[in-house]
Amino acid sequence: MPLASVSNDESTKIAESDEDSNSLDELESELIELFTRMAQLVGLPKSIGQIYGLIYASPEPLNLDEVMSRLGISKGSASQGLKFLRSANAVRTVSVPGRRSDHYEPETSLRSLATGFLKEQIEPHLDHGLERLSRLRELAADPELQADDLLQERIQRLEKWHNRASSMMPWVLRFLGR
Amino acid sequence: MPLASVSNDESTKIAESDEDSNSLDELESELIELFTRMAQLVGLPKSIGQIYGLIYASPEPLNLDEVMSRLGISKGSASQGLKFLRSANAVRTVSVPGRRSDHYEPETSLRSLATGFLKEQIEPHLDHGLERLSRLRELAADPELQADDLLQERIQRLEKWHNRASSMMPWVLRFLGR
DNA sequence: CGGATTGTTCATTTTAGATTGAACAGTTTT
DNA sequence: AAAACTGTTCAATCTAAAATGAACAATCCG
Repeated sequence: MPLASVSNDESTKIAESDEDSNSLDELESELIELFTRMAQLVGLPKSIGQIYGLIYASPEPLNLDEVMSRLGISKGSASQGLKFLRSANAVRTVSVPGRRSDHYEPETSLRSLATGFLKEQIEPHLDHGLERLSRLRELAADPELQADDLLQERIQRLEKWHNRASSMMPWVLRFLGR
Repeated sequence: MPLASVSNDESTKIAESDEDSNSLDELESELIELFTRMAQLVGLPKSIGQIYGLIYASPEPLNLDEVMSRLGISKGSASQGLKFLRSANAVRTVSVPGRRSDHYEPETSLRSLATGFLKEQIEPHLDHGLERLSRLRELAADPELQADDLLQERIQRLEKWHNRASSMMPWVLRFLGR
């Protein structure tokens, strides 16, 4: 059972212990909200942003139970969220002496985060898009030339887009640096 | 009434006239699917991708009615989708002699598209994030130094992220070139 | 003016996908 | 081996956001 359930309309606030609503708590929930927004900006579920924010705000590594109860989310959500964050290398598993469960701390390098995100979310789509494009090329080039020149040109243009976008990715990562 | 209603499970196919399912139609629906995916990749509604795809695939400018009936979507959707595409400079209004309604043709420059997208979808969030960050800085810097050094450092790191991301935007646009 | 044409708006409905929670499997402890 | 602990999975539920369609301007044309 969560310490306090999250109200409906203020959904990104975190549960707080009954007293001592100090500025550390506030800082924590501020960070959680920030990351929640960032997650949604890039099309990720809110819960993933919340979880990462909580972990980012915590000086000590947290485990599944702590994530669940502090955010007031279900075990399933927490588990799936952590699974995703792990696979994207956004969090790291660390073992805490004397505690049995897995504990998590944040990956704080922007470059790693971006790499993980691109690898998990963008690259598959780019690859799929590439197949699509080759199919388009076939269709456009071949048959009784039903596609007029304008259309031909637009399809070529798509390929240029794809090349530009692909070749930009590594550069972006380098820019995000260190 | 649409020429043919779109079936549920094959939702991105377009309506076709009852015969002559030639490769032009196929090329068209291939383009529509491609753009539909691209739209969803960047978190935009499916209908917007469909509409842009249809317009991109059409050598002649299309009007609202044509968009509606060829995609089998409602007038509301079509109107709202076009409104968005217009505001993001992804389509251009052109007048077709002899036709009263507004007609649309695609903006095909990757750079314009990216600029429109960044301006509409990303920039507002970045701005909002900036406010958040300054609030965080306050919280972290000031009170009885409850935030330990690690947290301080993490917040500084966030600002670096923000700077990197902001300064990258114009470069990305330049890279997308022309 | 009155009827057609064109496009927008917005309350309702629908749908995609996020969240839940209970069942389950794997470990560890006693 | 049983009981406790830890984490995953997935069918069912819930919800946020998209699509619908009818009501409504606004403009045009006779």
